[in-house]
Amino acid sequence: MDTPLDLAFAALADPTRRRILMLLLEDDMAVTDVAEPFEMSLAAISKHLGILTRAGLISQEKRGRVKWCKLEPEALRDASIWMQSFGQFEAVNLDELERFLEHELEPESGSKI
Amino acid sequence: MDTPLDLAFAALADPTRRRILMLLLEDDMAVTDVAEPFEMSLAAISKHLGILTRAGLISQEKRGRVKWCKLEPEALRDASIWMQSFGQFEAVNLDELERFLEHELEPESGSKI
DNA sequence: CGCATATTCAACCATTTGGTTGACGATTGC
DNA sequence: GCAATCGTCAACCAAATGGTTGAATATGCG
Repeated sequence: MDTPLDLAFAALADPTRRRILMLLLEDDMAVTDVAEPFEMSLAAISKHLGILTRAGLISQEKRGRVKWCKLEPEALRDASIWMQSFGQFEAVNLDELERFLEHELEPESGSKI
Repeated sequence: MDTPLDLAFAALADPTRRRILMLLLEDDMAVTDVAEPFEMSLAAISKHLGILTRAGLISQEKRGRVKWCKLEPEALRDASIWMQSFGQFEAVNLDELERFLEHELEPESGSKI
C-alpha cells in the first residue's frame, strides 16, 4: 500500500504532471483544456489527472459534461515538511524562486520541464 | 532525458529510499550498515543507493574496501523550491515537524514509512 | 430526436522498476 | 598466501508505468 508521501512524490516525478500543475496554478481548467498544450492523447492526460487526483494534488469536479480540475496545494504539505526535515534550507529567496519558475515554464526545449 | 527534478522526486517516491535518507541524517554509513535494518538483499540496497546517488541526494566515497554514504541535502534545493512555488506554506512549524518525523520513524508498521 | 462534445474505459504494447540469486573483483587481516 | 568481508555486476523475473487506439458513456444543443 502506498502512503500519501509515496503518491505525492511519485506524482511529482513526471514532468508532464508537473507541467499540468503549473497550468493549474493559473486557473481551474477542464480536462480538454489541460490536454491542449500537450502532444499526447486526451486519454493519456486523463490518466495523469487520475494520478494527480489519487495523490491529492488536484481535485476534479464534474459540472455538466465538463470535469473541472483544481489545484489542491495542501497535499504538498507533508511532502514539503518531509523535505524540510533535511534542514538547512533557508527561507525561500523570492528572486531565486522567480528565476527558477521562469526557467521551468520556458517554452518546450525538448521536454525539459 | 531526466531532469534533476525528475530524478529527485522519483528517488523520493520510494519508501525504502526515504528510510535510507533518514538513516543517513544521523551519520555517514557504509553500504552494509545501511542495508542492515532492511529485509532485502544487499544488492537491492546497493541499487537504491545508486539511484539516490544519481539523483544527487547522497554521495558515495570508497575508502579502502568500504564505501561511505553521505547525505547531500543541497540536492533537495530545487525540489524544495519547486514545491514552494505552490505557495501558501507558512514557515515550517517545528513542533509539527517533530511530530511528523516521529511518526515517520516509527518502528515498521507494515512498510509505512 | 440526433449529432457533437467531453471524458473515460479496455485492451494492448514497450519500457522501467524493484526485487532475486550467484558469480565476481577488491581489500583486509591472520 | 588464503580466507573472509565489502560491494557490484549480470541475468533474470513480476509488476508497474506511460503511452497508444477504438469503443463506450454522459451530457448539451439545435
